[in-house]
Amino acid sequence: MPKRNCIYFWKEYSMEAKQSEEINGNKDHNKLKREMGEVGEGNDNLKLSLAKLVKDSTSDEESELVSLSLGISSTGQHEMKKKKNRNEKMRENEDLKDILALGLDIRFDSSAIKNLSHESSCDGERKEEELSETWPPSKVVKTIMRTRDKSEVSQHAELKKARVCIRARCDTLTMNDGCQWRKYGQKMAKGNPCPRAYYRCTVSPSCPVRKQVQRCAEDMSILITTYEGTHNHPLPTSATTIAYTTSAAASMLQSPSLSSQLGPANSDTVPLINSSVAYNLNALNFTSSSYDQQFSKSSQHLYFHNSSISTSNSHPTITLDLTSPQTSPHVGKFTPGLSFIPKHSSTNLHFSSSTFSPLQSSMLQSPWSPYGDCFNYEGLITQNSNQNGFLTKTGKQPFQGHLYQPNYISNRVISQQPLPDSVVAATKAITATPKFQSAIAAALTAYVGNGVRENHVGAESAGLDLNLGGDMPYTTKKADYTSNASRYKRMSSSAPTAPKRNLVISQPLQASKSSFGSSSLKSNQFIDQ
DNA sequence: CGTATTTGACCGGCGC
DNA sequence: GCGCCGGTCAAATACG
Repeated sequence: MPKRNCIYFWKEYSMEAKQSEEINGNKDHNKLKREMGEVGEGNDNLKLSLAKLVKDSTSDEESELVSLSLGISSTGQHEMKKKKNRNEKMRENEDLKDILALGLDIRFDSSAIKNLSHESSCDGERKEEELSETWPPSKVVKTIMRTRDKSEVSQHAELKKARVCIRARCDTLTMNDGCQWRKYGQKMAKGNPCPRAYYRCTVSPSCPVRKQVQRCAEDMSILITTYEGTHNHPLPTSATTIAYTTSAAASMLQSPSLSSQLGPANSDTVPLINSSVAYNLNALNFTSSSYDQQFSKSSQHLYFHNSSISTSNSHPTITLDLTSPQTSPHVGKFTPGLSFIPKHSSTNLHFSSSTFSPLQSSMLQSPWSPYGDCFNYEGLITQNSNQNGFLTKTGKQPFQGHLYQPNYISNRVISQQPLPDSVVAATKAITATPKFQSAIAAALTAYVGNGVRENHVGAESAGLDLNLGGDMPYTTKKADYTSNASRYKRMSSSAPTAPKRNLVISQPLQASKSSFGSSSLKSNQFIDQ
């Protein structure tokens, strides 16, 4: 907690210093400079601590290594996994940051995979990598695959890629995750009135990464994006951020040590900890994959009361719920009889929605941020609205709309909330998990490493720049923009056309809900075109 | 005309 | 074996 506060204070001091300077001239300049320096030193210490944490957590559990390898080529990954001695693995960990910067990938040591699949083996993994490398499968490859020994194929089928789902309130067709996608299919999924859209990464022609985008059946304002596969190419800066987040979450999913603490592997649902802690995991707010029945059929659910990690033998899946717990009916489903919910506790487990909110909010409200006060929720989104408060879409822009009222929480408020002993104990239990530490450390490292930059670019790259609802400069979905514009004209009858790149205030949840509710009968509005 | 999207057809896995 | 379902392909279509 002190470490986290250190980050916050660094930023707040920085901004306050700048603001004071503007208001009072250079009166307190030296003093503030000195204070900033002190906090900056603390931040450096934090970096060192995090580096040590990453190193320790993996070296202590060598046999359960979960490697978060982002964007490295499959071949390189495979060779890395062959390294057996401690020094080499520690060197891997030291290189983690460089690896993370390249893309999304989730790799496990074979011992970790065993917990997920009976058929896990190096051979099976290699087969999967081979498949990835040859994707997209041409008809020739397809034919070859089909004529292979059936046992070989079935073996491969049992070892499918881990998936990372992100649930977030989003009013556009897709989240802006920084990558470039091409839609290749759309299907109506059972149990969901909204169609599911299939995208593949087009940054590189051979990139095997795919994603599925679907509205949550229970709350159509929630967009569920499922990522699968490994980018085999460098990613844009804005895309690396989501890679950090999803990889950290995936590392928890694949963590045997965590699983062993949570309960028996095959139980359907395993109550984990005091429910209140779940809310402190916000950014790593793991929820059941109930949105997709295919995932829940043979799933294990290890949940933090209202949150859960869901895996299945075929597709280990983890869901990052970036939606507000207060407003998500999905989350409510997992909180029966919840009696105590510390919305803003001071644990350092706040991670996305809450953790990055004050961080980025404060950062982006700085005089150096061109986004100012508009960027005030989750640090993720800005949105446009006209003077009447209606959401307007502005086509291509770095940040686009979010549909619910920001619930900005200042860091000071958080810090002042007393914690019940149960929460402290539960928090301690979770944070004692090396893999959790590793995941948190990886994400924090990403933040600390980048987030102290003094411009909004740094903020974007460091703080979960999901740009929910925004299509990005990299995206090629020209039709999305145009269709979005027309869609919003339909959805909001009085919404005038806003000039592009405008930044606006937030849309109240009710407005968005009515909007989505009224359009729920025409589900294709959300994904179908 | 090139590129992206749409959409019906097709395929494989899985349960009965 | 059959049907359901998720996922993918590819021709047709839309768009700039």
